[in-house]
Amino acid sequence: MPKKKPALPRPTDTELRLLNVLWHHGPSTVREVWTHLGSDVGYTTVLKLLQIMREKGLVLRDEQATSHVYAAALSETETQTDLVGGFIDRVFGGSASRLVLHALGSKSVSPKELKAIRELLDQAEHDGK
Amino acid sequence: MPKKKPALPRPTDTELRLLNVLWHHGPSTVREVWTHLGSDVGYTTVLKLLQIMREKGLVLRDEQATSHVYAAALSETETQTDLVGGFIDRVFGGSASRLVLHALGSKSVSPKELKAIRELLDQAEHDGK
DNA sequence: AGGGGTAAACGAAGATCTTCGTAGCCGTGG
DNA sequence: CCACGGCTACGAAGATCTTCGTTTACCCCT
Repeated sequence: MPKKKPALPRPTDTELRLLNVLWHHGPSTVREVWTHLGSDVGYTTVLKLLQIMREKGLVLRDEQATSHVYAAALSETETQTDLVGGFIDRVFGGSASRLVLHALGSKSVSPKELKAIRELLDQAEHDGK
Repeated sequence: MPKKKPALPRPTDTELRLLNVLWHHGPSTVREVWTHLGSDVGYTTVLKLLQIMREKGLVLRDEQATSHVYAAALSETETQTDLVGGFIDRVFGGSASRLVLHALGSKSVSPKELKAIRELLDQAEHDGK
């Protein structure tokens, strides 16, 4: 069985924005992250956030180059799975289906998405379990 | 068209616990909420929390009786819809179907739930949009 | 009237988050 | 060789959250 992970702290909303940059652009320097973020935060703010996120284990950093390169510790998918799990527990008392109900209701879901979801269902059902 | 609401602040995890009590037990006094919460927080902590939540508009209070009675400002369903909407935006870039994918993966979903979800889909498709 | 019990209100402390100014380091161009 | 630009590190401020001790108000019973 898979070794149990130490379990990282849940990223804050702001941290999530930085992680999104790292996921979509790959390992990046502070300046790169800062640039992709638009100009609503200062450079040193981004630096500090990344330093703290590193202490928390949310990101890793390569110090080879003069400008350190940061990378997300967990993939976007892994993080999403973690977040969804906690969210279901906190907000829906553990019921995934109730979450889906609201997911379908809160945002208008395109027919295309409906189709995709339906396929997921077929898939899930087929896997048994 | 429906009047736009002022939009309440997103409740914190702790506030969500209190709201859950109010939703499941109906309007309650501080003592009642405190009791249902188990003994991991002090009475005055619960009181303070409810006072602040009131300032935020998350709960309403009836001051008729000596012991004030607090009630959730929004129903559980309304709150869940709000939270899911924001969650989809923050974590899944607005894609509801990606949320559903993870919802089906993060927790094991019973066949019963799968069936329920499928019905929701039919429903959603029927409503068009 | 006095005393006990329960409730709300207040205030403050400690934790975490987000923000950024400032200082120190280092390589490069002039 | 030294100033400059870009980088990391540090520290601190202000906001919000969570916690509770203490105080104040009210009511009822004797």
